[in-house]
Amino acid sequence: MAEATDTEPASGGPEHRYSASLAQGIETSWQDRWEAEGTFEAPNPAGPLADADLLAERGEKLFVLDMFPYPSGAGLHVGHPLGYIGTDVFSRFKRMTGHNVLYSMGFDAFGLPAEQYAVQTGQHPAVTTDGNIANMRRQLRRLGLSHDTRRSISTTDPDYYRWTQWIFSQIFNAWYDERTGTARPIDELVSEFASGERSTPDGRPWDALDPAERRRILDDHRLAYVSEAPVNWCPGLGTVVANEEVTADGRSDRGNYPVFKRNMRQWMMRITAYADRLIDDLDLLDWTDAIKTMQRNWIGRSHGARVDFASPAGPLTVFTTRPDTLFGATFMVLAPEHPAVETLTTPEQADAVADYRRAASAKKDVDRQDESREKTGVFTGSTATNPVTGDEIPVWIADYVLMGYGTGAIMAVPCGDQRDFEFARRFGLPIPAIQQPPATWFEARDITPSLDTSKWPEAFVGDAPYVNSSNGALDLDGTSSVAEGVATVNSWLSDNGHGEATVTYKLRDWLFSRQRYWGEPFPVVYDADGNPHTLPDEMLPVLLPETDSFSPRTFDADDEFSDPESPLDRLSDWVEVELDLGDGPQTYRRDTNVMPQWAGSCWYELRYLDPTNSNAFVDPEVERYWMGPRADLRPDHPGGVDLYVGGVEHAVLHLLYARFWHKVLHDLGHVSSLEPYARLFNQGYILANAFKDERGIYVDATAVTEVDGQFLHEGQPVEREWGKMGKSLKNAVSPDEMYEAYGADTLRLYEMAMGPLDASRPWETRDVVGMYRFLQRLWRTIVDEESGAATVSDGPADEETRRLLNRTIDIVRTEMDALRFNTAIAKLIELNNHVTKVHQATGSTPREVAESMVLMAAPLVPHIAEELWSRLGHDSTLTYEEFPSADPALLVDDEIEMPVQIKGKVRARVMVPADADEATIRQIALSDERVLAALDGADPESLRKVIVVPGRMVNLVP
RNA sequence: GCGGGCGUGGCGGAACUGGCAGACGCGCAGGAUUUAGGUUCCUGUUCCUCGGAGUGUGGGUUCGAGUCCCACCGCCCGCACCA
Repeated sequence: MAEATDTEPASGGPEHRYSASLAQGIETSWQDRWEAEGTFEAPNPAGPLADADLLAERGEKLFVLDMFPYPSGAGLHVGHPLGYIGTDVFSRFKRMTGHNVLYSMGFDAFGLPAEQYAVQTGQHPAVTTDGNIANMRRQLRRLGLSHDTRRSISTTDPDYYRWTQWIFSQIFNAWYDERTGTARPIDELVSEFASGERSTPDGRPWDALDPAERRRILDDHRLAYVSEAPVNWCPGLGTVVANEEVTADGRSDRGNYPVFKRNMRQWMMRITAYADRLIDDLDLLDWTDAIKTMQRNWIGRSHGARVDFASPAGPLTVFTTRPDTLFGATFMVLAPEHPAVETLTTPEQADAVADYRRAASAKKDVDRQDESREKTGVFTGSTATNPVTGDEIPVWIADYVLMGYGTGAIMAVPCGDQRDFEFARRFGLPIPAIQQPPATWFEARDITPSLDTSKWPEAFVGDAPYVNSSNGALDLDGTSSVAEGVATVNSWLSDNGHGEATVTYKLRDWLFSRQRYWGEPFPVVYDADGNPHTLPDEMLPVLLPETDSFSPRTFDADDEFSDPESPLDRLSDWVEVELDLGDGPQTYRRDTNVMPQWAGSCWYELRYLDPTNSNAFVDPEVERYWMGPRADLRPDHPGGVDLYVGGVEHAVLHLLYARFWHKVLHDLGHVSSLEPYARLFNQGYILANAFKDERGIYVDATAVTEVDGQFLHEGQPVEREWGKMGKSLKNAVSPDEMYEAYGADTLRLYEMAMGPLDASRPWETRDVVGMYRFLQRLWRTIVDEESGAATVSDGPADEETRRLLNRTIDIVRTEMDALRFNTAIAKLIELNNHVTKVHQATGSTPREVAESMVLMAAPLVPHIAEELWSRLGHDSTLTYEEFPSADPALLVDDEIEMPVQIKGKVRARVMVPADADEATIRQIALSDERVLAALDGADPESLRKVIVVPGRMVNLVP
């Protein structure tokens, strides 16, 4: 198995040396014992997993969660479990400091790879998936992860996706009430319409509407709705995909196929209703600013104003963040797709406009969004009225205005917006100045100050006094703050009926249907009129029907005008169904879409809490216990998982969708927590050298040798680069190789020691041996390599050892609690290096030292720690032993060494009493020979400056 | 272009609120054990003209800067004609 013979320790040596094979034996037998004893099972406060006594014994609750994996067929490489090892060490540490830790692992198993494999082989994806999950469970178990395996789920289990479908129904049967700022059941909307508390869109009484009209109104309010809208059609995948799954260059996240905008009838989720809360509640979360910023940018809230411009096609509404610049709006630009373009186009301009629109529609979004491109556009022939100046201004179309943002129309202020400036220059449109830029602005551009914009090299953006900005009723001239200008114009606009202050978002509703096979079926049927109905709860789950035709109709990846065809469409026996939904038996058609892969990951952490509950997706009491808000920690604590660890790649997909679902569930009263993940920690990636040959093809990294700084593969020079570990770069290292050569504890320790958990770091197989040697030394300080007997003594340790031990305990506790395992390990090694010397001198290790070392190492290297613990005479697992605490008396020394600096350079060290005051320290320092020598004759009594920082250092300035 | 982050020995990385730069590990050198290689153990290891210099570069604040401020260079990540 292990090819890396140069790193593999040879067999031989003393019988009881901590060798790879000894480690393997220890590891597997402890893994068996943990499983048999249910060591890591965490008790619930209620339901089938309840155990009141155990709950009382375990202490404060703590929910630690990994982003669950997709069970890939390739299995794990050593890069995958970095985060899992981190959460395991933390969970084990917390168990030893009095916490009831919920720690489990599930599988996000719906999705494309299993389906594509099924298409190729004809094997049902469920079979592939189950096999992959079993394999992954085995690999994770071999690492010694302390999961409560009773709580493990797969998103593909019918018992799981039954509740995914149930949550969908909840969302479908809910609407967002702007007045309360929450989702509410749709029945309450009906009551409000019926009672007249809320008026219908056209003001007619609810009773006066026919059933179809009522339905339409309700459907328009639902949080999950079917809509005909421009969506991302990906012929290469045969399905539509969400905005979040389209890359910046207009291709699919998965498979990298072209994506086209097409109008299609699809399921959408009204995530935009939650835009404000999704932004504002980020303030409640203990997440990195980087991730919060990404979410804020994705939601893209901008404050501004809606302004109406009168035109022959009726009022043209624009969105602007700078209503204060309205006096400088000298033309308008509409997106080529804007519905008013048809009406506005005059006969003379008809051909030019038609040509331009055709050219624009042929372009992909990517090309349209290339900023460096010269501005293009066409005049429609019509004008609109600037509401503050009363001027007639020309209306153009141009592809730099996007139909998908704001209103698809802009007012152009060429003096204050760079794009408008370029457009006006290109087409000879007027550029009146409406602000007086400061002198420094002109100086920086090396021109003389002037309001003649033909001299300006670019638009001016910022605070500056307004000019030419009054119309009698509205006067900005003299004002010089943008904020003030905006406020003044906004109130004028609403007072005069020309617009109002408003907020716009980049976030679009979430496209929720996919035309694939391997996903959750929608719990939806359509009646004879084509109206969707969710199935009653007792009809769930809607099982994914059996078939041997898993593939959607596939198309040429560039065939924009193909149409999606779901595999479920073909199953006519399944699609047509006779049901009684309350109006007597009728024939319905099932929805043949499936949900996107993100659906199952929107709520999986909740199912870990109560995995076998068949009455509810989670018992509210159990949810409150594990995830309820912790006002005791912080008044505004939102609740949720205490620690969530995963990669940064889910910053806007999974993490945004899951927050949205969780908030809906909260609003509908199903969960007490406001947010799913209170604290998020992004672990880094393990990188590895990858090597390319002269043809640019990756070669097997294990077959590359380094000779004098040159990298060779089969004698040929190859080029080195860094990359994420994986199959595609041919640089994956399997954990099995590491078990074979060193064992799981060494692998765990190496991954934790190689750097801080949140940093990406390069894998170096040759470095692993350092941690192996440490474990051998640790073993040797407690176990005799010849006899296997423990070599501990019961007398007290010497003073120096006890002080070092207690200092180490103090630091290791702090570091582990802060997830800084790399520095905790360094301290343990230092301690062990010292204890090794004691052992060599006396032939034994004092028991108090040995036991503390084993307990401190246990979270990191649980197998060897358990084995040593048992050899120290303990019968039961150390999982719930108390983590060592430092004796404060041993943390302070009587005398400490202090550096003495002369002009900031360390010249000497002196010993001073730990509690010495400044004067004493000064006196000691200034009487030290080496200090006097270093002062080089300067009079110690007439130094220019003497700085004494007690406990730190002394600095002398002659 | 905008936003965020990061630059420390041959390598991975330590250094808490400014206070002994280079903890710990790898590698390397020397030694012990071994027939030998490997393993294991011990000692040393920032650099150089041995007195200094040194945390990407150049300035600044300070008694004192890897840490704070300014400018620049380089790398990484996210967003990108967002009105």
